[in-house]
Order: sequence, then C-alpha cells, then structure tokens
Amino acid sequence: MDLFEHLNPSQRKAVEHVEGPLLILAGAGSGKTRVITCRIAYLIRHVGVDPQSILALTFTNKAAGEMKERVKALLGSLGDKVWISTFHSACVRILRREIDKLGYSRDFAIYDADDQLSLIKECLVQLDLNAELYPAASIAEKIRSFKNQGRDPSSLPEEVLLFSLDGKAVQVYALLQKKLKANNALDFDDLLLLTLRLFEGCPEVLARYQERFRYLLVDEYQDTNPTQYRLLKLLTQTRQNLCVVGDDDQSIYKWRGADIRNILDFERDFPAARVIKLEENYRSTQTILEAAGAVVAVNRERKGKQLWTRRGPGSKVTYFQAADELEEAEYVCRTIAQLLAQGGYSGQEIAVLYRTNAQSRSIEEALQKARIPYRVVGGLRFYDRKEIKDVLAYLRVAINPCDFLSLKRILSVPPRGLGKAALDRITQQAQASTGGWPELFQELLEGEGLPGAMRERLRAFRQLLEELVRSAQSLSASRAIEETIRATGYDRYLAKEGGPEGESRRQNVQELVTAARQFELEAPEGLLKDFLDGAALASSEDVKDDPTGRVNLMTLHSSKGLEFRVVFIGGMENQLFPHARSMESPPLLEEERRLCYVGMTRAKELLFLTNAAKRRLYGTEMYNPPSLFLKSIPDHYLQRIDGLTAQRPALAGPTPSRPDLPANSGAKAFCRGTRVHHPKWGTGVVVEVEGEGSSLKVTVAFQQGEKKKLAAKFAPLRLI
DNA sequence: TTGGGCTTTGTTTTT
DNA sequence: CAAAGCCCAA
Repeated sequence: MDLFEHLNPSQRKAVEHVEGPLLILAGAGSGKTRVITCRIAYLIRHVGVDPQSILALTFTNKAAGEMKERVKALLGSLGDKVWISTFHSACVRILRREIDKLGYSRDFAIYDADDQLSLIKECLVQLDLNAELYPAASIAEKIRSFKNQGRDPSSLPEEVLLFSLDGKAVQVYALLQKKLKANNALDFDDLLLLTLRLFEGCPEVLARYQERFRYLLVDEYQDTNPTQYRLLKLLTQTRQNLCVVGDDDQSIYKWRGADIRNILDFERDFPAARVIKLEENYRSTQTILEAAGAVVAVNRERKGKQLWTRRGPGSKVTYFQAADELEEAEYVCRTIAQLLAQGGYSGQEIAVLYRTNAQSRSIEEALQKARIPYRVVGGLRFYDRKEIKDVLAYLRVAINPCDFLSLKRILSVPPRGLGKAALDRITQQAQASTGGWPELFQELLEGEGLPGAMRERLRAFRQLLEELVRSAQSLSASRAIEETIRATGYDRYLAKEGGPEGESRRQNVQELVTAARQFELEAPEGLLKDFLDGAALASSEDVKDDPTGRVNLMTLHSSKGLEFRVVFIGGMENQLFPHARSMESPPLLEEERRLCYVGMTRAKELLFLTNAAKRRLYGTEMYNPPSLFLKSIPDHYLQRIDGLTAQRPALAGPTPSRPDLPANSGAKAFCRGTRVHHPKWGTGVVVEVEGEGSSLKVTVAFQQGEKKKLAAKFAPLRLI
C-alpha cells in the first residue's frame, strides 16, 4: 500500500519530515489526522524507527482511539506498539511506575473535578475562610490555573496578596496538596504537574524516558498549557524530535489553562523548526470557508492562513432573525423537517450548536413537538453519576486505604446509622493517625469514649470494608463490582428508593458491571485498578457516534473535531455569543471569534445562523442585538431571512416599506421583539406595544442602552 | 441521622 | 426557570 497515495504536496512534506521540530498548522478539515497517522507509519516503515520509541499525545480519548485505529489499519499489529494516548493517561502510566520517587505510593487514586472541589471545601473550612468572600469554585479555578502554569504553592507570593482571592488561593493550594498527598491521591492537574516535577527532580528518570521516546507527536497543540509545554520541552530536549499539529484559529480552551502562545511561539521556542501549513480544506464549501474565515480574520493573535477548497461556492449562509427563542427554535425545527423530508438528509448529518447548554431547551421542545428524534451530546459523564461514584468509591477505598475522601463519601450511603458524629470521630482520629483506614479504625475501636451503638456500627462497617478488600484483591473487575453492590446492599438501597429515578439508577449500576465486563474483554489483565483509572479518565461521550439518525444538539465547544453536512448555530446575539463575560476583554473576544470559526467550519454543505431579538434565559427576558460576529461576514455570503412579520397576526400601525427584504414580509407591524431603526437613536428592539391604530405607542430598547417610548404614527421608525 | 423544604446561582468542561 | 447546595426539624 502506498502511504502517499492520497496526500497533497503539503501533507506529503509533513509526512516525510523525520528529524527535528516540526509545526504543522492544520486548518479546519485539512486532513490532519491522516497526516499524523501516515507520518507514524512512514517513520516505522520507511525510516525504520522502532514503534516503541514513538509517543503520540492527544487531548481526548476519542482522538487517541481514532488515531490508534488508523495506525493499526496502516501497520497492522505493529501499530499496537506505538504509544498513542491522551496526555493524562500517558502521565498516569509513567507515574504508576515512578511516583514513589515523589513520596506517593503507586496505588494513588485519581480525583476528578468533583473530588477536587470537595477537598477544597474541606480546606476552606479548616482554614476558617469565609465561603461568601472566597467561593470554593473561584478558589478551585485559581488553583487549577496555578497548576496548569506549572507553579507550586511555594513559588507563589502568598504574603503580598494575603487578603486577596489570589493570596487565599495560594494558602488553600498549599493545604490542598497536603491533603491530596495524605489521601495518596492526585487530581487531574496533578497528573501532568507531578510528571513534570518527576522529570525536573529526577534526571535519571527523565533520561530514561528521553531515551525511550525518540519521536513525539502532539495533536491539538494550540490547546496545550504551560505545564504540558514544559513536559514536552523536557522530553524532547536531547533530540528535538517534536512534531506538533494544531490550528491557532481553533484555540478555544484558554479558560482551561491552554496558552495560545505555545503554538504562536513554536518557532521561537524551537529555532530549528520547520513549519508546514495545510490550507486545502476537504470539508466545506467555499462560501462557508470564507464566511468563517472572515470572522477570525479580525484577530490579532493569529498566524494567518488562507483555507481553500476544490468544492464549489455552494449555498449562501442563511441568516434568520427571530423575534424570540421560540420562533428561533421553530425555524430551526421547520428547516430540519424540510431537509429530512425533501433534502435527502439524515438526522445524524445535522447539528444544532449553541454557546450555552441552557439554550438547548427551546430547541429540544420544538423538536419533540415535531417528533424529530435528537440527541444531546456532552453533559454529565457516565462516571460522574452519583450512584456510579458511590460504588466506585467503595472500590477505591478497598484499593487505596488512605483515600479518606472516598471513605467519607460511602460512610452513610446506603444509610447505616453513621453520620456526622461518626465522621467527626474519624476526621479527628485521622489527624492523629498516620496510616490508612485499617489502622485508623483499629485505633478508634481500641480507644475510649466511643458510644456503644456507634462502636458496633463502625465495627460492622470495618468488616464490610475488609470483605471488599478481599474481593478487590481476588476477583476480576466486574466480579468485584458485583460483589460490592451485593455486600454493601447498594442495590437494595436503590430498590427501596423506588420510582423511575431509582430504577434508572439501578440500571446505571448494572451498566457499570457491563462496562467492566467489556473492559475485561479488551484488556488482557482486566485488573480492577486499571478499570478504575479508565473510569477516572473517561469522558462524557466515549460512546461511539450513534448511527440512528438523530439530530445532534451540542455546545460549540463540544463540536470541535466533528463535521456535519448541515449546521445551525443559534443564539447569535451579543451577551450570549460573544458571551457577556468576554465582551469587554479583547483576548477573550478573540477566543469567542475562534469559537465561532470552529462552529461554522463544522458545516460541509449548509450553514444557518440564527438570532432572537428577545430571549428568555434564567427566568429573565433579555433583548440583545445580533452578534457582532455577523458584521464581520461580508454581506454577499449571507442570505437574510426575517421571520418576525411572516407568521404573526399583524397589528395596526404604519407600514414603512423595506425594499431589501425577501418576499415573506408582506404585512408590516410592530410587535414585541421587532427590530427597528431610528435616525437619531440607531437600531433597537420593540419591548412594549400599547394602544392601536394611530395611537399605537411602542417602547424601544436601543442598542446604546437607551429606552424610549415613541408614538408609532409620528416617530421615524423603520423596520429592519 | 436523615430527608425534605428553602435559598442560591447559573459560559464553555478535552482529562 | 430549574437544578443544586444548604440548613433545619423530626
């Protein structure tokens, strides 16, 4: 098989590059996965590189899975020897072997964001910090940011900012790390950070991995954070064989610590770097590409690329202005129904994208009414469900006796007469004790002053845990889980809850057993420990794309990396998209533009943008002008449709003509949500309508923030 | 100790 | 508006 058969000249150059740093600037839909996988195959087959000396890093399990599959398709079983994994699981793999050098035990637990937050709340209580002044969520965000920047508490200036949020965050950070270590646990950010610390602090370990990984590939490089950057820099410092692939225009995770400078400064950081741009797009029509390109062209922080396609211009981008979110949803729904009925489209080829999850509601309701099947992508991870976390917490405690956070979680689930008082005893004893729960319970039960009832209950609880340790050590993952569910009475507990809620939770718990069985089929060892790692690092949509023809609903963020023949982007309004919190800050606004670019470039054939003049969100009404991004799109790429007047009963009033409006705007009227233009006040939205006929008065909220009550008969208002 | 009612708080969430 | 967290009464 010829590796180069379907490659264009730029892709080919990228694949053939062997030694030294390489930056592949891969535009949306430019075939970057093909390039990465072909390059891996090329290194092995044509250059004779040992598959074991290649490390390919991605951000998502899905991307890693796809890459593995395609490498295997090119190389057969030889492909299995290449390390292809997410940053986090690569770090777990390294740390499981080496972490004792940092004073942790190799049985460390992995804490997810929820666990991390619980621990931070404990810290806040312990430090006696006012929860009003220092909200746990904000502190958590700060700490994550510190960790993403590769900073330890000791490197941060605590004294200077003593009473600021930052200062307190530093304090909490220090205590959090202490607690994590006491629990023998790492949070997600620690997985990366401690691997960095390991390499920095143990040159001989670093040297071993440098020797092992002679070729590194990194996907989605624009999303790397400073910690990841330093990790890569260290691993590649002897050979400089670092190939990164990314698109600066698709950097949308700054708020998660990603630093776009990593990709922008690659040539400065690796002076020998070769840069290859992949600008031929195989996905979208020319119109879509150019309209999307216009939105990011405004940005200052970008390399600049000119995407092109062999596909024709295609249809114009449709821009629909709705009166409110109901009309918006109705329009989206009606258009989808038409595409399904006459357009030869199937639901799975269509996506509705939005900025915030709350927006899905109105779309969902409309789709339900029209009986169009859909699925909401993203949302709660399977392993984040309460019942799943509960069961897994038992197993975590069985494996890692220091995991007191999980112990706390299971203490009274199912209820067993142990509550706050018992928890206080345990926490108190934990301060004095050095070991895990076996020692702790021993000390507690030997000690004085324990109420008789509590003593008995604690003894029973300890016995339960001991039983679980035995099954965790001797049974397969799925059997151990089954045994846990039985021995703890968790299933009985859910059964007692009753109702459809309890029933679905029982099913989820069963599903967990099924997942473990599946895992045993795939993993040769089938170790419970490995299953727990997988559960910790799993994502919400590890389930394969479903082929059942449902329309896809998701946030713009979750759409990254996907493609659809038809894409709708709803809520194209200032304050919503760009989001209110980004509008005042130029760098954040640039990120929102990139997000818009990402969304638009998901579309292969048809792209619809919609906005609502009035929107009900979080129980309040908002009137927002159309997104400023729309102004960046040259008019000749847009087909404007205005639904306001088309299907509403016309109110009396003046009917100024509007020449540039399509045929569907026969009757003209003012109603709430109508967008109008006034020569003095500019554009605005009708908020209130009173009276009728010649005494019709309208209250208009103008874009500048002014609100005016005007007589429709006299005011020089023009409908737009 | 527990579950129910009350207040709070909402951008995005690859691992 | 609705879900999640928090506090208090039984």
